Amino acid sequence: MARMKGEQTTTERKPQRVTMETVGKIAGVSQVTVSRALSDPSKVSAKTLARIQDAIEATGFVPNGVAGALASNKSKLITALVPSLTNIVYSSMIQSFGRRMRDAGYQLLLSETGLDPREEDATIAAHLSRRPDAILLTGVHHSAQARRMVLAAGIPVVEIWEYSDTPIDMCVGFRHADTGHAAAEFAHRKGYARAATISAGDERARRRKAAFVDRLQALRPGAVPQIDFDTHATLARGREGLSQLLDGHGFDGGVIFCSSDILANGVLVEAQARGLRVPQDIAVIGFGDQDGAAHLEPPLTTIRVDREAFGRAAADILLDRFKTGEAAVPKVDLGFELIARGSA
Amino acid sequence: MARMKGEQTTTERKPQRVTMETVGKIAGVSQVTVSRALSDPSKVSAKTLARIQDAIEATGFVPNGVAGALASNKSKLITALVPSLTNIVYSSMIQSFGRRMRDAGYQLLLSETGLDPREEDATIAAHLSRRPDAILLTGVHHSAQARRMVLAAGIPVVEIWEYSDTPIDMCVGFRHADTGHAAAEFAHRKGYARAATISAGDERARRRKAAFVDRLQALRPGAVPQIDFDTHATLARGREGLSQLLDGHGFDGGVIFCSSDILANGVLVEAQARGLRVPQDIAVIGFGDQDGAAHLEPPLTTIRVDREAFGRAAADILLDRFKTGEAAVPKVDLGFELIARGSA
DNA sequence: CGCATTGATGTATGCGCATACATAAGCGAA
DNA sequence: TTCGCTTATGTATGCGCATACATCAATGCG
Repeated sequence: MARMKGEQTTTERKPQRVTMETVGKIAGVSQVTVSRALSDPSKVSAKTLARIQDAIEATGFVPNGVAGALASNKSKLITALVPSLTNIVYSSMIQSFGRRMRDAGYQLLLSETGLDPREEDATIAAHLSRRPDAILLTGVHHSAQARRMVLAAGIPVVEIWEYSDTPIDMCVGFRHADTGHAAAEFAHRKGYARAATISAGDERARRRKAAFVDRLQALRPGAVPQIDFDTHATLARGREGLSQLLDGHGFDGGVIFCSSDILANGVLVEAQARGLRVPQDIAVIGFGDQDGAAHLEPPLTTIRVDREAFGRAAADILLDRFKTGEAAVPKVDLGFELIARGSA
Repeated sequence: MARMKGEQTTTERKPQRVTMETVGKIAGVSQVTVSRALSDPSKVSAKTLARIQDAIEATGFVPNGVAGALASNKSKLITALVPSLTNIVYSSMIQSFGRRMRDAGYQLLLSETGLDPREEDATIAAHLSRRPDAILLTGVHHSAQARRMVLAAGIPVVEIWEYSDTPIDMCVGFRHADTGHAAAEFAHRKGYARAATISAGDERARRRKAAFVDRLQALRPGAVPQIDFDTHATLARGREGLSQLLDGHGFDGGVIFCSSDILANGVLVEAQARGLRVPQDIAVIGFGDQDGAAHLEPPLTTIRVDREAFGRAAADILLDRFKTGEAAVPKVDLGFELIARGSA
């Protein structure tokens, strides 16, 4: 337990951060050698390597990634912007994306942008200030300012959850409007006389809905009452949506296209509470095929999107870009599937 | 020797990155004035400020936060480790935490640790290498190595989702064992003759369950069959759990304590599929009071925890620590509430 | 045996910014 | 007028690391 001589008996000590310099001093080598030992051990002799590792162990040294990033201009950081952390749609994409990126040595800086697209620009700027190696954006509708910023950053950009023929850089998604069309055609085939929609306050949900309405009205005449919330979807909103349709819009039965399974679930609950039969009185089409949708009473007819696959695909094209410097498959349309179950 | 600067050949070079130096040159000031203009505009004359802002606008300059963090030893970065991004329990805590921190100018580096506690250490090290201003950990059980690392980093540590009298630094949570006790006492008061448990593969779920079993057996004799999954909870697992209980464990009715509402939901579904009455044949107690729990058929009796409040409280004690240098309220027990509804 | 080659390590440098300190100019009171 | 104080700005420095380059010894080959 011998300590430095001449030390004051007081416990005052300076911060004395452990750096590669410190480690090197203990191991009897220079800072560079420590750096090499960590980044490419084969460049250091076995004997030296062992001493360095001992010193690291003894000091509990953790490399300063900030300094490393500044020096090398590589951060091993990916930043991602999602509308909501609690919405399973986004969190499951991020989960699979994050896992794959982590396995490749990257970390994820995550921010919520909420429903207001205008919030996005400031968040993008804040993210870019961290000098990430890439940025992941949700959706393909971004302000001119946002596009300019990410382009100027000169890093790969992946837009996820929505397909576009003209992405900023790369994209992985599906065509939201097509889901509305598919739902409308399904509803028409099934012969529902009346239709309505319930949507949460998100821009893509609105587009799915609009596509549903358009297509349906192209197939047959008739108004389509629409309930649009400007908040996130909850079960309570779904109940409320059906109530408004029934009580306020003169909707007396037919098919309802919901912008998410949660809303659809709420519709089911409200229908049951009112003694309405599903699908005879009220038919319901959801969106997302979330956990449990198949186990609702009746099982929910919905649009399935393989969210995990989106995350994986996004990670794959990104890693490929890192490796080759070229995007082999910059635009990926992973499609969707309408799952017909009991509710419609 | 020192003559590296001799080569000023053709000025045509790589895409010159925009730095404060660049901005300053355009605005006719030095780098430091640009820095001041951004961090404290009042220290710069109005005229100069305007020119700097014009230059920033013109160049699309985004400050390099990496360099700033290295120079100032402040990153405005908080790192957080959660078991799962898709579990609403964690994501809703992180959401409220992240929002409050963001309003205070901080960003969130998020990682999933999964169910295996051993994965945590490596992730913590990776996070600390980013030199965050604080670190948020889920739960209070961490390896000695993990404790050593975060302590050595010398930054505030908040443990969330679980209360401890001896946290690493600060904590915000509740006593998981107490929820098991409360459920057991509730079940006993209600007079259920038999009891069983279904748990997902997470350590805290196991402790809640163990506490339930212990307390129940202290109140009255009798075995308590236990189904333990080593995976995350899903509705399907809940169904499977009830099936196993019924078919494999000779459980022929009574109350079931589930480690999450999702599992409880699955039990409800399976019971319905089998024509079992709830709560007469099978009674169910969930955990979490998740969205929709009150709307299940029958409404779910469950344990409610205010997850958003945890996130907010964590942010508050952290921000307070930043401001004062002292933790005013380092240990916060936010408790829980047993909500008796129709399922038990 | 000479010289090129390889392996192991060190020295010098700067990434872009924040910070401490220095300087210059303007202004009012004694 | 002189001094001191304030305001506005500049200069110097280093955060901790990665990188280019330099050094030096050991080795190989003809």
